[in-house]
Formats: sequence, structure tokens, C-alpha cells
Amino acid sequence: MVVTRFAPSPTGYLHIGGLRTALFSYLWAKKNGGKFILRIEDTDQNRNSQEAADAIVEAFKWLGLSHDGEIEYQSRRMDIYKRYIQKLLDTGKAYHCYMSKEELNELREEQMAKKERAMYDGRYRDFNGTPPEGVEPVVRIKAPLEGKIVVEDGIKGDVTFDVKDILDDFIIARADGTPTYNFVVAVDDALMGINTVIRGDDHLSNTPKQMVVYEALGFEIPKFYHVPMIHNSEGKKLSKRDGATDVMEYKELGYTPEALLNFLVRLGWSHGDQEIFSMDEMMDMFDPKDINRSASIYNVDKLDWLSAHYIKNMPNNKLSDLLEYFGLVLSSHDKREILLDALKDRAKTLQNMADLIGEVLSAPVIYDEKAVKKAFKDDASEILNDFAARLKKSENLHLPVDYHHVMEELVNEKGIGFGKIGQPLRVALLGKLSGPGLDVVMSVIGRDDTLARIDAAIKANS
RNA sequence: GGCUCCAUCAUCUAAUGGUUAGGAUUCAAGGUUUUCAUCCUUGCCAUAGGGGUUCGAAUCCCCUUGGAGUCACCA
Repeated sequence: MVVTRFAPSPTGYLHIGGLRTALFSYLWAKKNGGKFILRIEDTDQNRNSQEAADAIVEAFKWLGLSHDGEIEYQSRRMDIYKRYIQKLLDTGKAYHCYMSKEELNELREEQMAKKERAMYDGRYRDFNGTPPEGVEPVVRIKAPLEGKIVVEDGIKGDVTFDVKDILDDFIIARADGTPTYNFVVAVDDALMGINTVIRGDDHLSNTPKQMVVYEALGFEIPKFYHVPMIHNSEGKKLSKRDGATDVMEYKELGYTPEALLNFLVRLGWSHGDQEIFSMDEMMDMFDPKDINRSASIYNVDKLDWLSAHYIKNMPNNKLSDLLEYFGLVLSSHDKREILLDALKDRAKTLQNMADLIGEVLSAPVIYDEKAVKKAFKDDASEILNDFAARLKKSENLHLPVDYHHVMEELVNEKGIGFGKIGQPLRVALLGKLSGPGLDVVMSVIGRDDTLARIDAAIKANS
């Protein structure tokens, strides 16, 4: 059984990069009928981890992702970590170090001055004398002093580290007794049965340390997949300053979960030439071995395209439901279908769609200056008046086609082009020269509103 | 700086050692549309550089260059 996990530190919200590794982990677990565990890494607990967990769960919920079992909080597992630290102490695989922070800094400075690597010198590694007074010791693990550590990574291949380049007897418990990151990650992953770790490749250099812990405790090392970073347009690691990095911002912006997930799954992963993936397809086709080796740059153009694609292909009742979040209640509108059909392939996002609908539903408050200049010349007012008169005496104006007939009639009888009536009418109805079909607009707002808008436009612009 | 990773169009990416280096987004042009958008068609655009290995290299090896990540009693 494949057991994966997503293990964010509680920084407040779900990050777009985190979401991608979470998605990869989720897909791989679910595809294999396994489990996907959510673990909050709050050993330092300077922040409100509950809030962070809630934010992450909320985001997962929006996206339709779910984790198995209860959320694990590291802050609630302190007893477990203490027990394993004690075990290492008892078996001589870890030891107390009485070096003070000052001494440590001193050592580091000396090493820096000599251009050596800053590392612990192991002075308490085999210490069995009387400990110095007044120093609360940290616990250090006995790391190997020489040799190589090979991380067998499913994406990068075998990555070899020379122990003397990267390791020292690192701290596994602070002076206050709390355990440190590399220790708890290894302990938790092992204890929770996580056999497949999919995470950002910024963790690759931590992996040897975690392997030392696995080794010391006799745990089995999981399969690692270190996923390349997502970069900003500058080519640097994505940070808060790069626009929207909070997943929930995308909801506010009007992106749908399918679009966002589809966008993210294709960042660093591909399946031939396929661009559009439903959740089922992702699950069916995803395999971490197909993840790219190189970092990718985050670019919203494609997200916009996907977003538009999903809106275009969404059933109207679902679209209507989603639009309510953006303040639009259409359920009782008798021309809902016509309206949504006409606008769904013009919108990039739900927010955008709501705006476009708003432009149809409410009369223009301002008329675009250029549009007026272009459309309201010569006999535009006269033609509009003629058109209004025809509307007034027409019966049974309901569907777009009904309005279209009236336009056609006018155009034919006067021997003019469609543009002659179309342009000024468009300005009258929408205040500008772009937008959905005029017959659709008139059908949606009805005859009375149409007449009112024509009237208002003539008064304002002639 | 040490260590590690990475390198195909502007961007996301495809290509058992043999392809006119493919697709998608963006951009541009044309068609459709009374307008705009959608949609359709077409076009522009890439194997970082240098050495090898090989009949043959985007693909394997080495070097250079460039980029990224990481080096805590943070996670």
C-alpha cells in the first residue's frame, strides 16, 4: 500500500507550490488505493497551528482533495519523540552536548576564518566526565564520520553526498527538550507508515540527515521523490511577493478548482501531448516517475486559458451556483440559460463572468466616449427611434430570434447594413462597442428595459 | 564560498541513439461573427557553448557557462 503525506509547517495558508506537491502525493496515493496523510509540522509552535490547519483544510475542501484519518499535529506527539530520543541516548547512538551557544558561535567563527566548513567538532561525542555547571544540554545524534550517503531519488536518480561535506553530529533535541525538524520528520514518516515521500527538492539536502535518523532507529527508508521548485518569472523560488501564492486567492479571483488543479498538475509533469485532465484522468495517468527534473516557471497565461476552457464547458446550473459566490443570483431569472450560454465562452474567470453578466443586466451608467463618437453620428438617433417604434408595436418578443426579426425588418426596409442599427444600439444597451449578441441582450433584459435604454441613450448622446 | 540539483521555442512541455525537433499557452495574420469574445486555419519562435563516444547525439561522457536549492538549538 502506498502511503504518502503532505507535511506543511503552519505559516497560515496553503501555498500554490505546496498544493502541487500535495496534489502529486494525493494522486499517487489514491491511484494506488493507498492513504494520503496530512501532518502539521508545528514543533516550534510560535504560531497558531490550529488556524493554519483550518486554512489548509478549507483549501483542500474547496479543491475537492481530502486526507485520510485525523490530522496529525507534531506538537501533540512530544511524548513519542522524547521516547525515541531516550532510546537513542540509551543505545549510545546519541549523546548530551554541553556546549553553550556562545561556544558554538565561537567555533563557527574560527572555522569561517579558516575558510572551513562550519560544523560541530564532536567534542562531547565520547564525553563521560562531569558535565559543566549551569548548561542545559542539547542532544546530538552520532552521525557517520566518513563515507557516502546515497539518496535513491525517484526523480533525480541516485544522489551521492560525501559525509564529510555535509554532516556533523546534528542536534535532535534542543536545550529545552523539544525535538528538531530532521528528527521528527524521520520519526513521524516512519511511525505513520509513510513509504513514499513526495516533497519539494529544497528538502533534498536534508534527506541524508533524515536517513541518519532512520538508520539509527532501525526504520526502513521510504521511497523519495524530490519535485523541482516552481519559480517566479525571475527564475527564483516562488515567494509571497510574487502575486497570488495563497491558494484561496484563486477562489476569490474566480478560478475554478478544476482549472487550478489542471494547471498545477501540468507544471513539472506531463502525459504526452495531453493538456486537459479531469481529476479521474489525473489519477489514472499520474506517476511520479514522469515528473520533470528541472524547475518550472509560474506563468498565469495558461491558467487563464484553462480557466476559460472549464467555464466554457460547464453546465449552466453548476455555473449559476458558482456565480452566486460572486454576488450573482440567477436561479429565478427566466432567461438564465440564454444569458449563460451567451456569456460562458467569453469569460476567463468566474469573477470575469459575473462582471460581464452585470454589464448586461444593468443599464450602462456611462457611455464609452469613443464608442459614442463612432456610433452616434448621422441619423443614428433616427434609426434608433424607428427601431424603438417597431419594438413597441411588436407582439411576442421573447427569444433572441424575435428581436433579431425586428432588426432584420428594419434593415431590409430601410436598405441599410446591420452596422447602422447595430452600432448605436450596442452603445445604447451596453455603453460600448463590444459584448454579446444584441438580440441576446434584448431578450434577456426584455422589451421595457430595452426601450428605456434606447431612450436614455438618445437623450444622453444626441 | 562548500555541497547538491538543473539546462529543448518567451512560457508549460513531447521526442526506444535515427523525426522536416511534435503539441499547448502567448503573440501575429486570415476566416467565421452586425461588434467584441469564442471557434477554425496559418504563421513566428528552441536543443546554452565547446570537446568527445558513435555510421548517426536534443538524447551517452567530460569541460565551460548560466540558473536554482541548501548549508540553524527554523521547518
